[in-house]
Amino acid sequence: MTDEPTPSGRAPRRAGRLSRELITEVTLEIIDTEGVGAASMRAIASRLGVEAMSLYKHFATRDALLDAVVDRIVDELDDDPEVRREAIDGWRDYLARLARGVRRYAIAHPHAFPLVTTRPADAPWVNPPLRSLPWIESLLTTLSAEGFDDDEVLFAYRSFNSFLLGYLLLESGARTLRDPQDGDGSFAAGDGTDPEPVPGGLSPTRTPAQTEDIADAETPAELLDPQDDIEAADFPTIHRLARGLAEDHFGDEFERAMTEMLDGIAGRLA
Amino acid sequence: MTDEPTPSGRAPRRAGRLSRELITEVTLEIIDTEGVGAASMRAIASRLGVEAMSLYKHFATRDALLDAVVDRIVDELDDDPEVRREAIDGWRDYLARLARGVRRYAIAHPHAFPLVTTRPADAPWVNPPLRSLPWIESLLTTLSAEGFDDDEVLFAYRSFNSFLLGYLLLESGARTLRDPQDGDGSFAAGDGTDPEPVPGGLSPTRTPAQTEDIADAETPAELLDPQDDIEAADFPTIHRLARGLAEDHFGDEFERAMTEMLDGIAGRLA
DNA sequence: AAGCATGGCTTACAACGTAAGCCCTCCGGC
DNA sequence: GCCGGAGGGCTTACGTTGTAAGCCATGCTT
Repeated sequence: MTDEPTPSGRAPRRAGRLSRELITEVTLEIIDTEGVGAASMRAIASRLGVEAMSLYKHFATRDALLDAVVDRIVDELDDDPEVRREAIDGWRDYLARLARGVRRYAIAHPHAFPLVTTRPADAPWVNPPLRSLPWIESLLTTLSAEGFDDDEVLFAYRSFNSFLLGYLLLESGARTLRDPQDGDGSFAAGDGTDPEPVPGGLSPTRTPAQTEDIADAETPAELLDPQDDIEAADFPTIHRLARGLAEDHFGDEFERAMTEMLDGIAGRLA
Repeated sequence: MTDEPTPSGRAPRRAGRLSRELITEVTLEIIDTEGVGAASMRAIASRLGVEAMSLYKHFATRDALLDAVVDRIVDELDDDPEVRREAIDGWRDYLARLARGVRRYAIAHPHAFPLVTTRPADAPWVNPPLRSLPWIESLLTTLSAEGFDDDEVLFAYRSFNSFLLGYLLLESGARTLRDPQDGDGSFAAGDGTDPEPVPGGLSPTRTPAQTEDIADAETPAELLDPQDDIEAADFPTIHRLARGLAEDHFGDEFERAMTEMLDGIAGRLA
């Protein structure tokens, strides 16, 4: 009865009483390291040294817990020192800082990010990847205060959302290639509290790989495939460009694409 | 012949023998009408007048089936008369037609689209929302043939993907506001064939904790959204712009944003 | 001290994905 | 014609999941 399986070798950490915050935190840890599928109520509870049903004293349902995890992630913006709540240096600076903040949490939690992007919203104006009423309000009022009229605000909001959503989903997807299990120990600091430096705009020269900016390595063409031949025969252009397709210039590209997005907004103001 | 309970009122349609295509088709139907969560092996089988285990003679696992559904959706491009496989009228026309084709299937299957965007890829160059080697090959070779050098091809491919991904996920998300959703079970038995009423109110669960101190029972006008006041007080700008935020100009905006994306690519060619 | 809310635990259940194996039907080779 | 094998369905069963219901100890309030 007291065998305490700790099935996968994880030591349960019971830190005093349970709380929504603790549960949310541990759930996020599991998702980060083993994927959302691994975050079952029993697994979460056992990690907390507790029975599954105890979680229901704090969350009505698993979905509610996952929603809390999403909120927890988005709230990393609150502690992000680079993000400003108002435009103290113009709207471009404000949006750029906000966008980089969003990117930071997307990259910090690549397994959880799809949750942020696909969870159904409560209202039509709660859109990923921001998803938090306070931040949406902040964005809208800030742009308003910067002289945008209502249409311009809406346009900017939509551009901002769709740019980040597409770019970051692609990027985080590239960091979670087909690997339901684990084994991937290459997670650099998954705890989410890492204040990684922001990618500066670096040289546009194509360096051989490793122009890395944040976390994670492992891009070079070391992945040899049994199906390489099939691919070479049927999809010659893919094959020819394979190296370039696998490379990630996500860091540089982000800054460039964001600039373009901001230009688009600026163009609309005229 | 057994009594055929048809538990939820759906008539099983047994059209001769089972086949991968038939199973895939029916699965997609279920996802379209009731969400991915409702597409359990048993539900799919029962819709086909068959036992769940029979499906495993055609698909190794449920995930494999879902992959097939994704392929099936993407393959709608093949039958799309507006989409061309080569650039017969310039690369802009080619990309625009392809993009509209993608949008068409995204909108046709809003419940399934998150699957397309989120499912982990087999290789780094298999990216949503295209996800099919033949079509990726088509895009790359076509641009190549149009005079793009390798870097330009890669840039265009990435722009194309991230634009479509972001825009369409936002759009399809707006069309699936809170109903049964992904991954897990607990499907509501009562919900049937009806085409998503979607009230458009705010969340009933965003309050901290399940305090029932608002003892209600006598609340008049239940039809009014109780959170409207909170929203107006705490998020005035959201409240002020609510109508505009809820509106969809997705149709027009898509064409405009796509033009901008294509301009971005064109600008890179100089 | 008495009461009661809070937050754990135990038990139980229906639904899930799927492993294993049975059996009937069809089909091609004698 | 017969026969053997394979393919495609069915049955049964197992382990895991989310969660409903209820029990009981703790500790705060009165």
